[in-house]
Amino acid sequence: MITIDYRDRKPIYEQIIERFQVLIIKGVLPAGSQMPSVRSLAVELSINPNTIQKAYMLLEQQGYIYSVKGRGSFVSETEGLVKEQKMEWQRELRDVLIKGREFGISEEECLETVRKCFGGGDL
Amino acid sequence: MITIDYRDRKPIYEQIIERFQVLIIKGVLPAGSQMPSVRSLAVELSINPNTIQKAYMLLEQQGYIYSVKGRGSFVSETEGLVKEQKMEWQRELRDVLIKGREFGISEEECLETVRKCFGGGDL
Amino acid sequence: MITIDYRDRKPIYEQIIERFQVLIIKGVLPAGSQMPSVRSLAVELSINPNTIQKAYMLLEQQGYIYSVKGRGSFVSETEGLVKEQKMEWQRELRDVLIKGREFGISEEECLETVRKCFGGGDL
Amino acid sequence: MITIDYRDRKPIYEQIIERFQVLIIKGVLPAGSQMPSVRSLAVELSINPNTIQKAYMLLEQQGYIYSVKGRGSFVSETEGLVKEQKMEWQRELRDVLIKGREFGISEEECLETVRKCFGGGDL
DNA sequence: GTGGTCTAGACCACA
DNA sequence: GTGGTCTAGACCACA
Repeated sequence: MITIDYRDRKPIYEQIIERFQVLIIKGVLPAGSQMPSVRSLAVELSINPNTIQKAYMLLEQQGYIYSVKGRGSFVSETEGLVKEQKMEWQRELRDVLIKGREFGISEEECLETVRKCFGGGDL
Repeated sequence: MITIDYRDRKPIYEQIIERFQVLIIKGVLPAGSQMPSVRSLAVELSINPNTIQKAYMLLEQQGYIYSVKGRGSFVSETEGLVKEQKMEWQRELRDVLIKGREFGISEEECLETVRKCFGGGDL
Repeated sequence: MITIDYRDRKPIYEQIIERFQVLIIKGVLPAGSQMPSVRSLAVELSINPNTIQKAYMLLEQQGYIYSVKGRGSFVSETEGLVKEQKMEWQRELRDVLIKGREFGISEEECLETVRKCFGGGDL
Repeated sequence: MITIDYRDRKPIYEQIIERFQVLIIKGVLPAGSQMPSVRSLAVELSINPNTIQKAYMLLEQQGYIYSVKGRGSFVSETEGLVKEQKMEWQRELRDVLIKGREFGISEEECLETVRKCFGGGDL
């Protein structure tokens, strides 16, 4: 269900968060459905449970999931979340664009990259 | 000439690298010109010389500058570098776009952000 | 596993890099295997951790290893690297040969040295 | 007469030494001929006179030149020197070859490089 | 425990 | 003065 890239410089817990964010927003994990337990996921990914714990804690803080003592973690309603998520992503995109502009990259080049990225089916 | 943002989560040495990359690629620091000495920059920024040293070492490895013992550090020819730099940046942009696409952001929204970012004069 | 020669004029961190390059290319440290931790190696060699850190950072940049925060450093796949390494070494050899030629050393003398060096079992 | 490569990582004084060694051994500067004065060479190369001074001092120690107070520096007889120089160079070559062997380079590859280097006319 | 960043400060070779 | 190496030691994020 989830994979981790150890060569990626992003910390593991962040990778986990991102994967679940996508799964939840895309609806693969619908509201109300149960998240894999911390322990089972830790075993499955051969990862320290603390790391999963941390990812779940942050996902809960961000409103993606909620946990019920003794029962596990569940996916929340995500209506409002999508907007917020989009805004944060916009900020990220803007930062990259600004950096590119400083390097002398033209608007047209950026537009082209966007088109290629979306037109290309996948990746 | 260079400023550091302590609230930025990026490490200091990376900020220094980025600032100089921009200055060099933009031609503010032309090929052959002398870089501020490790020590003087350290004093100016109130930063430990080791940190500057690290930044310079990495800039040298990346081909932006070269250092001559006892003389100082100097800006290299950057013809080939700009292309390489652009490519790396393209990769960065692509990664962000892919992530956005996964979150369900539309091509049009991305194009719009690009236009705003460039049209907006500055930032 | 690794030894340092303090009489060698090469800096310590370079010696460490070279030792590991050999171990990795020879396959003594296969891809995926864990490197000794920065701290443990520092203790073992009675060297400051910063020095090991520097060696590891450069080995990572060269593609020999990759580091995962909180987990450790691991040996990378080195298929492409060997070729590159060979080429750099060829350049080094060529430089020495050219210098010799300028000093009036004959081709036959060089060939002889090569044969002696390889025929001689070790060293 | 002499050029310096600032991008070369070898220190300037060493470059100067090597250049003169070649000129002297090749006979371009025959025994008894006068070396350029420290000052004039310093001006010509836009280099600190101390650096030339150091190079000359070492060349004198190695027996390539001798200085006469108030008159300047002159090229020595170099009969015996060539042998010594060759031996040092042999050591250098041997070190490179050993390193190559550790990287898994074969005897045949080395022989080939030697042949190419000498057969190729120049460089 | 792991790697990564940073400071303070010493010492060296080189120009 | 210049860059480069190294130590000692603190502190952080991450697993």
